[in-house]
This record gives sequence, C-alpha cells and structure tokens, in this order.
Amino acid sequence: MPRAGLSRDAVVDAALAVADAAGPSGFDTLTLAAVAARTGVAVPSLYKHVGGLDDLRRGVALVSVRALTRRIAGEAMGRSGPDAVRAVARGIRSYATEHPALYAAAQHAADPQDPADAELGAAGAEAVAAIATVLRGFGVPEERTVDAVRMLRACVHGFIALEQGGGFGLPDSLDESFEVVVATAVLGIERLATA
Amino acid sequence: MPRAGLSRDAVVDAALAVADAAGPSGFDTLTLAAVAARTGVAVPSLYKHVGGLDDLRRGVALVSVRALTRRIAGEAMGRSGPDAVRAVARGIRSYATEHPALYAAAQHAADPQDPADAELGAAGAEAVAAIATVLRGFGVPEERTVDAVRMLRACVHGFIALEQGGGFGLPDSLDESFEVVVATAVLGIERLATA
DNA sequence: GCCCACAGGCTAATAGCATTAGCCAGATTG
DNA sequence: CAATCTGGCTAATGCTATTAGCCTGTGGGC
Repeated sequence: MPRAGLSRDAVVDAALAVADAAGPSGFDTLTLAAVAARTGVAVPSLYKHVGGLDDLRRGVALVSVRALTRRIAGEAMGRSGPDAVRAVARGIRSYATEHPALYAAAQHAADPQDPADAELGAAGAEAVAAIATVLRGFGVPEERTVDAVRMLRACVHGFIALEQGGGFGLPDSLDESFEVVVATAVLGIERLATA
Repeated sequence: MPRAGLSRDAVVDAALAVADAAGPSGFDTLTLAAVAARTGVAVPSLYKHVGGLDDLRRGVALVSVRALTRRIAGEAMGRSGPDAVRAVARGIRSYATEHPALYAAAQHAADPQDPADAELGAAGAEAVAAIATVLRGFGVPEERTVDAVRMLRACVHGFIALEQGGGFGLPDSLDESFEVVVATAVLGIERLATA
C-alpha cells in the first residue's frame, strides 16, 4: 500500500478544490468524505493532517481570506479616491463570481474567544485594513473611518450575497445595479468626509 | 398510545421555535430530530405532515418571509420619503435582531424552476414589492427602480449579514454605523431620482 | 547495511442524521 | 357496528463525522 504523501496543506488544497467545484454552497456542503475521495485516501486518514471538519474549514477560510486580501490590495495599488473604491469593489465581486465557495468561506468570521481562530482573525483584520487603505485621501475623519469601512463592506457584501443567493429575481442587468451600489457607496464616503 | 394531533402548521411552528431558539445559525442547523423532540413524536412521524427536511425548511422560510413583509409594510405605513426608508431599514434590522434564524430563513431564495417553491417565490416578490413601495415619491424613473431597490436591499442585508456573522470586530457602535449605511442608501436613491 | 521508531496509512466501531418501508391502532364515516 | 383511512410507531438503510487501535513503509542512528 503506497503512501499518499499528504500534508496539511495538501489536504486543505484538496478541500479548496472540492469546495470551489461545488458552487456557492460548496463551503457549507464540504465533507471529509469528498476530500478523502479526491486525495485517494480513507476518511480517517485525514485526521492525521487536520483536526477534523471544523479545522479543515478553518484552513480553507484562511486561504480564502488571504486570497481575497491579495485581490483587494492588487486592485487598490496605483489607484486612489473613487477610482480605487470602484476597482476594489469590482475586484471583490469578481473574486466572489470566480470562486463563490471561497468567497463564502472568507466571510466566516473567526471566534475571538477561540485561540485556534487567532490566525484567521488576524487575516480578516488584514483584509479590513486593506479596505481601509482605499479610503485614504477622502479626508474621512479618524472617528468616522470605521463607519465608512463598514458601509462599504455592507454595500458590496450585501450585493454579492443577494446575487449569489439568487435573491435578485428580475432579469435586469446585475452589472449595472452593482455600479449603482458602488457609486452610492462612494457618495456615502464623500458625505462622511465633508460632514 | 395517544395521538399527538399534529398538522403541517404545527410541525412548521415547532420548527420555527426550534430554529429561533438556536441563534443566527438556527435555520442551517435545523434538524428533524430537534423538531420531533419538541413535538413529542418520533422522527419518521413528521413525514406524515411534511415532505422532509427540505420541505420543512421551505415552510419555515415561507412564514419568515411573510412576517418580514408584514414588518416592512407596517413600518412604511403612514410614512414617506427618507423617513419611510429609514423606518423600513430599521424595521428589517430589528426583525433580524429579534429573530436571526428566521431572518436567515427569509433570505433563502426560491428556485424559479422548482414548482414546490412557487409559493415561496411569490412571497419573496411581495416583500420586494413592499420595499419598492417605499421608493414612491422619490421620483426615481421607472427603469431605475430596480437598481434602487437592489441597492437598498444590498445595503441593509449586507450590514445585517456582517453584523450577525460577527464580521464587525471593532467595538464601535453598530447602531451608528447602521445609520450611516441607511443615510448613504437614501443619498443613493435621491441620486437616481435626479440623474 | 540493519534495526528501531515513528509517521501515515488502514479497518472497525460508535453515534447522529435523514429517509423509506411496513405495521398497527385510534378515529371517522357509511 | 364495521370498514377505511389517518397518524402514530419500530426497524432498517445509508450517509456523515469521529475515535480507537493496528500495521507497514520510511528514515535516522548505530
């Protein structure tokens, strides 16, 4: 019986592939059985590399959050002001469209109490920081920055969540609606800057 | 062995209670076992009243959507313009805070293909229509109304989703941030009206 | 070059879940 | 009062995760 030569990373990678291939609900419906099948190993063998399903999910979430952060930072680079906000918003939506399950995984917030979630929590904070960077230059006062970031996140995530959940029934262009949402968010940021 | 005297409605009601008592993830973690325990009946007996777990979820979603629609309509009544939008937005958030699991259930969109989802789809359309009503009086052109509704929904739902998911780590006031989001949405609607 | 230890695979067993089949009694109706 | 049907039940199947315990291939020390 030859060894499969797995590792934690290999298992998490397989889980990423399994989830990603299963559409928007891929993260929720992720099973050890599917990952075992993909890695060519029996289910209990996975426990040699991963603490269990929850831990595997954590690993998937961590990779997904970091990928999303890279996307955000990449879009923001070399841009500023409304232009940067638009690019970042579109980038996040693109990521969600290309990898619905991973985007969903990235939204699973870390439990501040659980020490096992510390790394995930830090990664999430980095993503938020990357978004906050984009708001530089708008002149939003320090104490309103949190509100601005939350507002931008809410607008973008809300649209994506509804879009992926099939919440928008009408056939009208989703791209155009998204642009309206983003333009509105920009407007809101500018309002926070002047008020 | 005395009969429990169940009915579809009784089973759905029990499921609502079970889900509601289990916090934000109550809808996802709903199990027939828990509903059976609450109704004092063996698990397979539930199949006499409900098609299965999926069908039970559909029933819960339907009740939840209708409750949310009533809330929206109630808040909108007697108000108009920005005042109405603010009231509706706060009402939706209140509903989500009071009944996180039911709010989550109400977001489960119906499958347009599945005839069993027809009723749920119609109920969802009513909820959207109730929101659209609030936009009367802003003077948003006909062909932009869809965008306005989507934008408002995205803002409100996005905030709630992040709030309930623990996505807002910082201790700053969530109520204030929500007001910022709502004010921004109003701004966006007004922009659509004039542009 | 051999031996030993351990890492990484395995099978078996347990427990929780949904679902289906088939039985049986209580209530309803002719 | 009998017949039927409704709504309970138990038993069985199959999927899931998880734990325990075995066994073997691989690599390091002598």
